[in-house]
Amino acid sequence: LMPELPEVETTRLGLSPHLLGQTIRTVTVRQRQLRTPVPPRLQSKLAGCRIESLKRRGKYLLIATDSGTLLIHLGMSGSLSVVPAGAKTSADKHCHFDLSLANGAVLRFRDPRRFGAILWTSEDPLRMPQLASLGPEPLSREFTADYLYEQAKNRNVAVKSFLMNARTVVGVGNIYANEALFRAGISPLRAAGRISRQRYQRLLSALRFVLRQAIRQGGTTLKDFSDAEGRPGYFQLSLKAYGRDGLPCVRCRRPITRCRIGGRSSFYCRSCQI
DNA sequence: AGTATCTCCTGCGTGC
DNA sequence: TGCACGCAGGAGATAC
Repeated sequence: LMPELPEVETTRLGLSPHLLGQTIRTVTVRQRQLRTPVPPRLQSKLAGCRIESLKRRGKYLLIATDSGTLLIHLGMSGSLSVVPAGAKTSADKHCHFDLSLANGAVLRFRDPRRFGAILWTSEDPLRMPQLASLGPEPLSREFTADYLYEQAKNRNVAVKSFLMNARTVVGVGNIYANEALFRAGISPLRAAGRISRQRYQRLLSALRFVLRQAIRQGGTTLKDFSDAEGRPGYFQLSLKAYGRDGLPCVRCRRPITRCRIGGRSSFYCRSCQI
């Protein structure tokens, strides 16, 4: 499980019917040491609160209550599941955090690699430093080819790093950056500032396509959402670039190349992506 | 200021 | 069989 935007959105959609309108009874923290320490005294802040909405900003899940907002980031190995009332709750050593609801169900956070984060604010969550400087949502109207082109002006950084930078646009991790660039026919190594407006339009469309496709396919796992064995959506994705080094390009049959950009493995076709 | 690199963490695959 | 090692990754911190 590598939660990028589609996985977080799938999680949000799956959790919503279980959480909306519910009252929080207790908070259990088994492991404080996540990416940042879990805030102290969450029990006193959350007990008795009613969950009013479940939103997403980038890869952050926002659980808004009547007295503040709990933010959860899944890192790269995090997952949230609902343990139904009365079910045997077998929390293993990676289950770091539980929210017990008044109806007996439990929202459980599990994260083996502990890159995830749990934050709390009683203020406007969008003003938190983690959210305040984020770029636009890739599926929103503010995210346009003109915006991308203007942001990229005079930038010498590789377009793949530019695309994965959350100040440019949120929610694009390594998998979808590789896939979108393949679909757009743009080399991940190309300098961001050396791409035409027209080709940014192509990249934007490609990115939206792969994200929408992933959200749609992630949705098929919703039925089993309370099952801890639920498969992440991208398992069903037909990846055309990511992880395919040495394998034939689906378009021209020449082998996919692997290289390292900004410390991340990158996969592309040297013939189709220029 | 923009860019590159390091860091946190654990599980898994590989090689000896 | 075991052990060392590299790698995976988001995003904040740090260095250049």
